[in-house]
Amino acid sequence: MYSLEKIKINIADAINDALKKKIVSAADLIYPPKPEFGDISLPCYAIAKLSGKTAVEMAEFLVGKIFAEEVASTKALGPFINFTINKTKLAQKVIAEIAEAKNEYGVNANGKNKTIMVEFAHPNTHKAFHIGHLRNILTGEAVSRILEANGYKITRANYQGDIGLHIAKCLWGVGQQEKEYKAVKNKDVKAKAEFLGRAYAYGSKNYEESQGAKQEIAELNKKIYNQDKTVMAAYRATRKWSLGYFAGIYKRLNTKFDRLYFESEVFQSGREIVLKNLKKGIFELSQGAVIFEGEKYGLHSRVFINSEGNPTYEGKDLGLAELQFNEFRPEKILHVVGPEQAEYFKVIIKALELVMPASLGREAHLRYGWVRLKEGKMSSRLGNVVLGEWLLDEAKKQVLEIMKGARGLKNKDAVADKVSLAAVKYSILKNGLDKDIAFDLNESVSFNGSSGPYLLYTYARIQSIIRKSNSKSEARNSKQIQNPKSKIQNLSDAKEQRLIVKLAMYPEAVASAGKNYDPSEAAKYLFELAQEFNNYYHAVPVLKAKAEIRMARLALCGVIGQTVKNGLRLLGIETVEEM
RNA sequence: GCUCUUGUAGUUCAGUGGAUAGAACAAGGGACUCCUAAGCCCUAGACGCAGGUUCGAUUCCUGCCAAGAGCACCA
Repeated sequence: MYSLEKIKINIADAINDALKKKIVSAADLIYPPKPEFGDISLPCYAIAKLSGKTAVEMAEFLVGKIFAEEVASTKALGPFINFTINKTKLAQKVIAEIAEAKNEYGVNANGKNKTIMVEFAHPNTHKAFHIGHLRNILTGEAVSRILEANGYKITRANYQGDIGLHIAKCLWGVGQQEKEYKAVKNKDVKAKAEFLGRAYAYGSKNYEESQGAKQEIAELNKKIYNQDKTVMAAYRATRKWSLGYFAGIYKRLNTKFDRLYFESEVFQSGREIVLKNLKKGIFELSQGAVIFEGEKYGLHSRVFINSEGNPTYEGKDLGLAELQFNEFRPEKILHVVGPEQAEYFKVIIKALELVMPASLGREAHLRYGWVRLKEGKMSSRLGNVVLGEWLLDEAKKQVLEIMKGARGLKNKDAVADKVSLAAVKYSILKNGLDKDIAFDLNESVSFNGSSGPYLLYTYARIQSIIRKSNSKSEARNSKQIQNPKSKIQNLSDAKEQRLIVKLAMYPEAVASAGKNYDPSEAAKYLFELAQEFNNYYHAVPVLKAKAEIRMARLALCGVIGQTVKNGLRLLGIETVEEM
């Protein structure tokens, strides 16, 4: 693959040749802040130090001695050496490469023969599905796609809490609202899910405020654990409602899971693992419960089996890990979970390491930040949540509003679906993983600036140009483009040269996003590429250019479109041809 | 109290041990007989505070301040 990364390696080699020592690596080369400075730079501070020269002296000393094939000019500017790449060659190779690789442009084999399990979504049944879950799913899916582009085999897993106190709270709430429960049975999944969310909030509230209710809920919880016949019918029915509702959301978001795990299926094995290792001394008895003494490892203690004899979330997680490793033998398991469980995961991973030494270094908590409301706190416990579906529906409404004036656009509804999904997905994924997202109900998703629709619009524009060129082959015939005599060398405008450099950076962006498990890196790259293209689009004519230039520019447009599409696919965003 | 995370323009976010800290939104101004105005161009505006390490710190370290989260039988 011909990328800027490769050129950096060659330049580093050339620098080392000039120094007659091997001290510079590709990682020491940076991209300069301004295009006028060149395409790749070497700050000379570090190597100057080794030789006793100042950085400025070093830059001047070295500048005439570096010879790299791809470099058109090398200039010293203060303590920097700036390299300008030969754009004619670069354009030729990059355009040919993308035209040839198409959907595969940017993928690498870093993770060849390795399986990573990405465990995400995990909404609990019987609880509301809010925008926090949405961020989780979008993140998990995007990370999965990015890792796939990095050559990993990905197993998408979803671990759902279908047993535990929250269920009892919900079912207690359901029991208090028999009438509504009966009525909702005949309604659609959405109404059912909403009813369960309300019942959960109601049960939760009473659990905290009323001793009587608290006791009843505890009793009910025991019955569920013991599969008591008096509660199982309601339990099974409502569980099914929840799962059905979730399935609809996964479909809408275009996510599929290879394996759905449930707490109910690891409940037994989790308990057994803890008890077995209690004998070995990894766990200890304390106040009637089985705990792991985290303090020994600089962490905190946690209960794995409660004094009722039931495994807690902790205990169940051990059973889950065993099952996951046995079923898929993943190199790594990434648990996409919110920041509130950061400390929890440290304890679990430590305990797991002792119980199952093979898990060492293979379990990781992939944490993402909160989605907060600007207007105040959000809690499914309190019932004041923004539902995931609300956001999707709202976004679509707004898109349809914007599209009202659109002239003869076919498939308006399908386009609105894609555009609104793109808006929601991008607005969430563009944020750094660790950052909280401050969510404004009034401006929930954006359609201007750094937004999903902006990227789709850019793509649609490119497709429109290609359509109007009346010759797709003109842009896409890779044989012609690869021909050294083709007119690619006519791309001499500074804006298009910058675009070519940007395109050559794409593989690096994919690799980096994969290494850091960070979709926002891909999002950022795409926005920058789109921005540069739009600037170019307004300044430089494509269809009205002279024939030989026109062909080269069409080829460029074609590969930009391809790259935008590839990048969006990593984020789980589909393109539209027109909007 | 202890631990973790986060403090960058009015707002929401990028970013880096090095060249003038980038965008978007909002504000103000501008361009079209031209490939989609969900677009483009211009203007104004920011590294919480205090020390330290360094030739150089917004970035690394320490302390403080602020916000959020976690700290035994919830998930």
